[in-house]
Amino acid sequence: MDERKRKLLKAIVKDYVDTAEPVGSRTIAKKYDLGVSSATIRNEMSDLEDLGYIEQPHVSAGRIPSQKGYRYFVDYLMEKENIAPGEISAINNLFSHKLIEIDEILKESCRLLSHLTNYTALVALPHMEGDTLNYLQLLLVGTNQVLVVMVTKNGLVNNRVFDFQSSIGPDVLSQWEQHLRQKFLQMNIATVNEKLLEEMTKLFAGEYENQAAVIAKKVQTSGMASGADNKVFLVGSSNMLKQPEFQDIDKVKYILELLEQDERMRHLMAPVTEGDVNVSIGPELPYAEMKECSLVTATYSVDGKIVGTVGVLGPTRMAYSRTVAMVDYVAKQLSNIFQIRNKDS
Amino acid sequence: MDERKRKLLKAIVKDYVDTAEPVGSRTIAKKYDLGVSSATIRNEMSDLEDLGYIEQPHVSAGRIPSQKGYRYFVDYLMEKENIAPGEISAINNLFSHKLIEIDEILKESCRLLSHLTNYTALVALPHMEGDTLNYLQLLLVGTNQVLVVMVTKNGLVNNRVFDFQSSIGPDVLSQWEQHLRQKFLQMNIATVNEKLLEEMTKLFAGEYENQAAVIAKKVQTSGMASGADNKVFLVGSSNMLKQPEFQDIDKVKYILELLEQDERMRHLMAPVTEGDVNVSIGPELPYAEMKECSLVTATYSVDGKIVGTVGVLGPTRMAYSRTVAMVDYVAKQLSNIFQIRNKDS
DNA sequence: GGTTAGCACTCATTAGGTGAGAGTGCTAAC
DNA sequence: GTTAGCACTCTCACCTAATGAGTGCTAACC
Repeated sequence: MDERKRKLLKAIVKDYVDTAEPVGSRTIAKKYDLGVSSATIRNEMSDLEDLGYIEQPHVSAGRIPSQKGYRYFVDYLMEKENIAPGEISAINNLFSHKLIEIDEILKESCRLLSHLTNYTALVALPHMEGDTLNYLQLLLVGTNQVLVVMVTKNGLVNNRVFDFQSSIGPDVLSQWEQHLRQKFLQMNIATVNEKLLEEMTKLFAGEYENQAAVIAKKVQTSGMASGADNKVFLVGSSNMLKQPEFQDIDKVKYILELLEQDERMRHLMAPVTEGDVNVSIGPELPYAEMKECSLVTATYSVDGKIVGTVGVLGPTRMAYSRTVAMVDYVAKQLSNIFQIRNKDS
Repeated sequence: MDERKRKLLKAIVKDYVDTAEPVGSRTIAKKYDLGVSSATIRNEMSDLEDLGYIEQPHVSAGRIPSQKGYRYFVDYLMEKENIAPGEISAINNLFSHKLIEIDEILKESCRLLSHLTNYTALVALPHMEGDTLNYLQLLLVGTNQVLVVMVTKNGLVNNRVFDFQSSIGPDVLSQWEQHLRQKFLQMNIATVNEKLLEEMTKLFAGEYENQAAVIAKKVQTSGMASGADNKVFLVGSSNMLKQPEFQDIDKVKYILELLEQDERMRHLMAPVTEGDVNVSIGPELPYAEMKECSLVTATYSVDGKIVGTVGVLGPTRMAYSRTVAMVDYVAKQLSNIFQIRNKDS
């Protein structure tokens, strides 16, 4: 790969991203100033094809970048794009309302990303690994409902109601509370999730024994302290339909079906490289249905510990430079916000 | 509309729903036992067309039901369909886990409805009108974060964190708490939402005055006691793409875009007729993009008061009978569940 | 008078055929 | 090494004809 080939590949990617049409040698010669004729470009293109960076849909069409071509572009050729001032302020504006809920912030970030990029945006809620239980309180609501309120060090609030068939006295309640606090405060959330079940079963033995199993089940199915965890917000899936490569209903149908499966989205958004922006191109994604999609993700963190992911999903023919810049900026701002929140408390 | 015309219209609707193809006179004569020849059916069809119940896409195609035709079918011709035992038990099975969260129950209902009908399912969370604030507690989390926990009579839990810039003493807190309880306990939720802002502004005047504005804003944007309110769950929008009438990307694009707009979905799912199932056909829906869709909704309630909506959105060529049965059954089961919950406490 | 068979007519859909255009690869000259 | 020229390939858009589904009308039938 000499310099001219790199310039050519860059031009091909740029043009294809812009036009969604296979790009021919004459187009390159006219639109991009490589200082050579279309014939030379044809020769170079032929080489690039041999090397696997570009391919031809059919013999009389122009070339389009292959997965390898996009990869090379993203890794070596792409220039950092500046976000327009207007867009910067749109993002900052969103984050200036310090007081809205975490959920709301994330959902709004998602909406914004989708809107700015015209692709589909995803946000995975913070993983709670590394977060600790900071606050636990049992409240008696009515005569036989117990409300458990938990707050983690990073400020995630979670609550759950337990219905009992018999009424519960305040003394029993505070006894339980004390016990649970002693056991679980300052403990890592993951460990809490793991051990809480066992502990509650023990706790409710005796007078409330018949309740234990039911409550155990509830804890098990929803993860006592998880709550905000393992959700994925998704905004703008209809943007997929706007892409010229997805005008075929069948193609897009499988993608949209995939997007509706929470489990898979969670997997897709599992944090990869911390700190930096990650780009997965077409076949690099774990689902065959998405072989014509690319995903740009970045993780956000609090104190370098609790980690969530924001991402943008679009066609492989994606405006990588712009998208990376957006995702990066939003992730950084999210980290900032959560940093600030943390310092406040 | 004599009996024969009614039978004919019914046959046309049934056949068109099954095949998605315009239905001709010969098809009817062969497949449905009306006891007359295709020529007679042609004459009758011509009458039905003059009456506006059916229409012809083009001169050499069969007939399809018009909006008026579907309307007549739904109002007068449709027979109550029985749900298959296997499906009944699938639904009941979902509702047998009494203890899972309200949100979870609703989301699962949505998923199930979508799965059973192969259309798009929607669930609007309970409106809280008629519900009252039953429990309010302020908890000090950290030194300058206040957690407000509210529980309504119907068991909806809501909490919100407020960050203060200066630390708050327990005495101030309990003073606030007492004040808020006095003012708002037993009050209708709608009224709470209305007056809480004003009250808190008053409350925080003085020492915490500079906080008041920020908190006011937060209360205003998200509705202090709303929380679960005004959300709409939506499952299976990709099912739209499976319908033969929505193979045109442009048609379906506008529908999917509409589905992504929370505000409009809320409007769509605003409870109409309480108790019974409501069917809106094509142009009867408030959005032009949905003129080829139909929506079947039913409300669910607790003590005949707090009301949410479940619904199924599909093409106008929808299996109305089956869909109505499903939506009705799920709504009734939801009401049951919430009834039980309520009696428990 | 309602019902039916027969038939001419309409129009969407499909298949096959043609020409234009885009783009390449190769060759030969620069 | 670069470029102009040209034959070649293949898609796409357009046209045409054939097919067939379905109707509306007419005249005969019960």
